[in-house]
Amino acid sequence: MQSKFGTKIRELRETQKLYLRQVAPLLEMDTAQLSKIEKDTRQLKQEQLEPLAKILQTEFAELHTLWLADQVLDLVKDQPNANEALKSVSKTIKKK
Amino acid sequence: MQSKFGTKIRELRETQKLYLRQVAPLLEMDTAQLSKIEKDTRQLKQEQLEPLAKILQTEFAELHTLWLADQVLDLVKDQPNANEALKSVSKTIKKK
DNA sequence: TTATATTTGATAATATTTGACAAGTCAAAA
DNA sequence: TTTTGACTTGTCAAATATTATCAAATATAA
Repeated sequence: MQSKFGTKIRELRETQKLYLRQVAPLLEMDTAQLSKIEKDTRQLKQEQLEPLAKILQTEFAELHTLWLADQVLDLVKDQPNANEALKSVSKTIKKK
Repeated sequence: MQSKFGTKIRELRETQKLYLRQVAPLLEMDTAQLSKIEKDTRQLKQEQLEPLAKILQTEFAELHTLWLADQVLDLVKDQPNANEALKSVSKTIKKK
């Protein structure tokens, strides 16, 4: 399954009629990398999220949430007890 | 904060009056490593979970859940939007 | 002190991720 | 049907990150 993050940033880019070739250099990467990120075979680095949000003129928080969810999903998919583990983490986090 | 997983396996080991020196070789590691795992400066490999559950005579599922929760917590702690991301992942997972 | 258990730190060994580039596909225009 | 432009894919070396190993330090109890 395609990642939500990759799908989202591709949509944003296309909506704005930007080419990979235009966006990639702004993130200091080549088009191949950005393509892979959109197709979810590579991860965007966290520190590139903010620049990307600016380039795509969208909310950082939204992109960040999708990005983080992808990381977590990657970790827990195909794992038994995933739901229990997630629930436990939510509880732990709320305590702070 | 000490991880739940590390705390748990230490408790189990101590309850059974086992020394690191006794348990570590059963997992093909040295005591220093196991000590670090209990103190959470190093992660147990997933494939070592089942052997460890047997050694400590405890439920695999319980250990696995704690272990997985620790991995996820590591990823999302100190991240904004962590709760939203977790919620989203739970939803995604339930669909399968 | 001595003996035993655990912890810590340094660094070597491994594993993983990334960057860079070449070659590939695909669709549309000429 | 060739050319062009956009994107995709694979490879591989370099950069990073993680883990293993061992020695030394610390702790605890007798």
